[in-house]
Amino acid sequence: MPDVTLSRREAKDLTRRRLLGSALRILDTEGEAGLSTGNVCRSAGIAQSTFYVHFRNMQDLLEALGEEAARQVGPVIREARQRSSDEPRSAERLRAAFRVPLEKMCAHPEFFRLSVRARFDRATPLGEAARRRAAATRAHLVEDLVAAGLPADTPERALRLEMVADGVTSMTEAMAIGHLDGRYPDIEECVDVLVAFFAGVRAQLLGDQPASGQG
Amino acid sequence: MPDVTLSRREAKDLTRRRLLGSALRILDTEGEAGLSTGNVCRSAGIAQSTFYVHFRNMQDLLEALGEEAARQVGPVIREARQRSSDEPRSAERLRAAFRVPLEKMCAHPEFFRLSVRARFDRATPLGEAARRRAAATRAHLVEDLVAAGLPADTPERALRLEMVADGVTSMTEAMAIGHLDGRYPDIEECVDVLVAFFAGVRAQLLGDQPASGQG
DNA sequence: CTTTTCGCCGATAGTACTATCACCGAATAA
DNA sequence: TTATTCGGTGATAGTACTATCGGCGAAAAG
Repeated sequence: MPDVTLSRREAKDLTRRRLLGSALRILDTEGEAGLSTGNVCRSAGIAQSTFYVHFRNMQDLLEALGEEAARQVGPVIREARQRSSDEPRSAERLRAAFRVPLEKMCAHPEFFRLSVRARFDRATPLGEAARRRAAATRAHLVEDLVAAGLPADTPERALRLEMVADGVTSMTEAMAIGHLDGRYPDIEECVDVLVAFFAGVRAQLLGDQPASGQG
Repeated sequence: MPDVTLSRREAKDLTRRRLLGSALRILDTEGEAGLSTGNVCRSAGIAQSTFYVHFRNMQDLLEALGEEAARQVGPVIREARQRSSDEPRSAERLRAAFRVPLEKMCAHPEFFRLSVRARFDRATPLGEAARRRAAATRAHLVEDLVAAGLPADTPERALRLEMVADGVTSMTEAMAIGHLDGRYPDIEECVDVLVAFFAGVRAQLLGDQPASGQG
């Protein structure tokens, strides 16, 4: 059980959180350009060199930030999908399953853009980590699609489902970016389009397999 | 002997093309990390400082490279779509309309990744230019979708079509990345998924009436 | 022809940030 | 208590690249 006074471990953890928080705040306000070790540490009220007590470099911090974000929003998104699966006739729950990810992406625009960009970076550990997280996210979506009744009973269909999950994710990101850019001001219209795309491919996938009752 | 003397204009243009070519070759071989003014100029056989005779900076060169790529592949892609529109019953022509963009994206992987990343960069002129090109590409796709019979007769439907074009593009990019990453080795399967997604949303748009009900 | 223009060159100042080092002092262990 | 650990600090060397400058010589202009 933790003591009331700050142990070394607790104090260090607190400083680390301050650094992560400062980095996210700087992303939200100054953008990616403001992300220098000096700037982050100044914003956190500690010395620049202390940065290296907690992280190997800035990319290491960003990797940790991404992990934490995934740990926080991942379950929320999956729960929204679960609720839709629990009540397949509810249009609103289906919409929520698409709306929740959109809103999470839009919560920290610069961090979202940075995360997406990182995935296209083949050269750095940050890119590697971003792709690993994306793969995990995709796997979760595949699981949820299977739970929703989509077929993955053959290797071909499993891969197909993976591609569908990939497509759904990339389209959700595209809608989020369009919304953030001001091109799609109404987020409900973004949800409309996502639901329409998904309904189409869902019908295709279900029609693909032997009839197993009503759809 | 042939007159090898080039006019100033011709010589300068040749040097510029050499620089552009070297940059693309370096992207294909060494990747983005090799893209320094010195490296590009060495590869082109000219002095590093000469770089600035032709471009303001590296981003300026990349912007020019993007413009040239768009000028070259844009018409090819549009022609594939046109051929599909000309014969709407041909499944193969529809597939080609999705396959051609995929192949063009995969022709220069690193340049492709760089271009996509640039779009998510809010801070630099290169990002600005990349988004402008993406908007033009989207507008062309909207035109082609209208030519293929999709409705854009109201502002709402026009925006909806814009979102669909956005979604189709982002999904095509996702399939290209998946293919380049080795996750989707068979490009025909990528085409399958794109066609399936598109068929679904196409049916929705054609069957949809003014009041888009929730669901 | 003379003069001007300008594409190319070699050399280098500038740049702002990263990452390391030795050290301090409080928490912890003995 | 004494000894040890370790999170935090100030100072600074390192870094590799960018972008500019004056000069040269051939093309273009007059």
